[in-house]
Amino acid sequence: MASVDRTVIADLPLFAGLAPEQLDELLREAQSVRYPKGTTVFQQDAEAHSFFVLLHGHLRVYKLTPDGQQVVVRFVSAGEVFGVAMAIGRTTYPATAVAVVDSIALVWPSVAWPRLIAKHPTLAVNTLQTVGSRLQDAHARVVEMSTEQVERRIAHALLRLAQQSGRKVEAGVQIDFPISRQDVAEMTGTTLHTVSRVLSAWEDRGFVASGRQKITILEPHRLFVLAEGGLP
Amino acid sequence: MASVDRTVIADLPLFAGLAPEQLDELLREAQSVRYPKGTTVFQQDAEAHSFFVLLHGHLRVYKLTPDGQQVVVRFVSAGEVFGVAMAIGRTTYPATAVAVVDSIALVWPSVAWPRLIAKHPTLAVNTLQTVGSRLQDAHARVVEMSTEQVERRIAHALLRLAQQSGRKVEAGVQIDFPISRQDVAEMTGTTLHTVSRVLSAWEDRGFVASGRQKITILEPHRLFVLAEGGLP
DNA sequence: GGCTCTCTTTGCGCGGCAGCAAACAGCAGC
DNA sequence: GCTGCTGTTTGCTGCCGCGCAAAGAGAGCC
Repeated sequence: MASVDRTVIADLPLFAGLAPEQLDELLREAQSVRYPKGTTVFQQDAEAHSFFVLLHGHLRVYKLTPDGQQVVVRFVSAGEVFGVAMAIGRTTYPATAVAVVDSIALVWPSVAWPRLIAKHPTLAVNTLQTVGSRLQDAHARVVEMSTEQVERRIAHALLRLAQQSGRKVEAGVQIDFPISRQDVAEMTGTTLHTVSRVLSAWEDRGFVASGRQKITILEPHRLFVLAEGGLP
Repeated sequence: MASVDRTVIADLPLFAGLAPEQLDELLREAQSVRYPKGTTVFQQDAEAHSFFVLLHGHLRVYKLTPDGQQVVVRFVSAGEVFGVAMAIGRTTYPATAVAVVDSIALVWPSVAWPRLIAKHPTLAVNTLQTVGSRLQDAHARVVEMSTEQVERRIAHALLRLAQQSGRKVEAGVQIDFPISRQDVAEMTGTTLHTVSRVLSAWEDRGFVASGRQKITILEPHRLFVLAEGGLP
């Protein structure tokens, strides 16, 4: 297996404040693994044997309800830690992660975690920040679902996606991985039918351009106003 | 100010793995503060000057939306850490905390946090677990709000309240702080009217007994079946 | 005790959105 | 090119739960 250069991870928030030698030391324990599109990286309720840093690609993380419905927890972009079940006191993964495009991740065995944070407490501090910001995202989502109706929730979801995974193209900002109406529906607690209707309406108004598994935001500001409850 | 004995905090998860002398050292930097019923402990968007451990009482933590609606994030019970904004990389509080009964908390200045975790990395690790379990709660809530209808969400909310703040009484389990229909509505993303209707129906069926700012669960199992989607 | 304030209950009507159904359109594979 | 699959669009119907309104009931206070 090709060894990973430290410069690849040096700027990631997780490793902020660590010395080059410490990075090398951490990398020595990691494996770099390829996950072709469609592959499952880990499965909900399975033993949390590893934790990960995504080097390349995009993952879709979702929870499955007892009655078989899926809820998208988030999409993971390159540079993010994920699967840190052990760190938050779990022995199994709370969700399933699937590669939506060909992806590459660094993989550490979970059993190494206690030793790593004992040796590099900065890791725990950085992870705390990461988990904390995810907690805030989750709360923001709870607030949205409690108080906003569907159209505004969808607007918020798209803006968030654009912010973390947007790619600038001529016409606007495109979400740079394949995403279906069903995905957006599972992020916002609605149905693909409703998402389709809303996107069609926006397309007519020129806010977005969308196609099969593809969404481009043409008028981010208009969408923002709509998300905040204004009448654009 | 009366100094706090270490035995009061020795068994709290936050301080797990710390030696008695370390506890004393931490306590020396803390103040014990009383918050009479109705008092605001901290306010959303205010400078996060302190973090806290609740010694006695109950707090209601809520977020205010731009249009003035409240969403209850959680209720804090004795023994829990709260207001750890600084630890998760914020400079302001993301929500407001109000005492729903007379309460007492230990208060540390936020500026001490970096020094404290540098000296006691265990604190960061323990906080990570706490924040992690809150993240899971938040995600569970997102899943519920996405996939369940109101009655089941209310059932889940009550069961969760009973679990963390239930007091066993003759007839069943009572939520041991004053809680209104409005509160339950703001936890589940519905209206006090609907909560009232649902509770009335349950009362008729004998699942719960409720009065003014008071809810007692008589048939936890029945409620559980209902929450999980069965027909009790 | 009586007053007032806050919390709760209940009825009624409407609307947003889900659920169902069926047609349509990219895209891949042969 | 054709075929099949998966994702998308759109119409229609029904109903859950919100919004409004108004009455009822505890609890605190003087």
